[in-house]
Amino acid sequence: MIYNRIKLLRTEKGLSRKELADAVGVNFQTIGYLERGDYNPSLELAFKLAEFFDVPITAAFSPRPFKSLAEHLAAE
Amino acid sequence: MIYNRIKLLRTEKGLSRKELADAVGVNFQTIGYLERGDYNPSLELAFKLAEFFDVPITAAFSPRPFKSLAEHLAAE
DNA sequence: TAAAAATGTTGTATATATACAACAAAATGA
DNA sequence: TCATTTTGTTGTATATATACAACATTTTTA
Repeated sequence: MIYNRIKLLRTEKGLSRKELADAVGVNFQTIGYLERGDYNPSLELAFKLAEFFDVPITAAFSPRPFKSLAEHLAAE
Repeated sequence: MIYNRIKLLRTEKGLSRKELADAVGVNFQTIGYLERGDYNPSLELAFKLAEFFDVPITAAFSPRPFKSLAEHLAAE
């Protein structure tokens, strides 16, 4: 299982699933599946998403759960 | 399409496909498919491979062709 | 509050990733 | 050189990722 921060990154940018989907060239429902954790993106889609948000791939995807934003901020 | 350096990383370590496959928990033929570029690994397998070789995922996989080892060394 | 947009759910269809088997060819090592 | 190991090839089977459609529910906005 792979954890991701797609929803967080997307909503922070004020984008709808459709807009994000168009930007990376997939169906808008595919974004929904990823956000809900129904399945993992392909490596190719993972790269496109990371590139779109301009973050390292490990910042968007991880085999281990991400710290919450709160934990992350507290740790500084 | 995603480029990878699996073969390079594996042979540098003196490992057979079978050994690498066992280490990351897939069939040895799957490693062959990846090395030949028949298909991309899942995101999960990509993470396992990068972790196994102890390199960032972008050092093992890239949406753009890697510089050859020679080019890479020359650039320093 | 009514209309529109976004999201969730269910279902079907297709493409791709992975497993596994059998066998041929090539490389390695005794 | 012979035996063993590794790699390549072909084929079949299964699981997962993605597309697409229809419709219900929730959220946003006029």
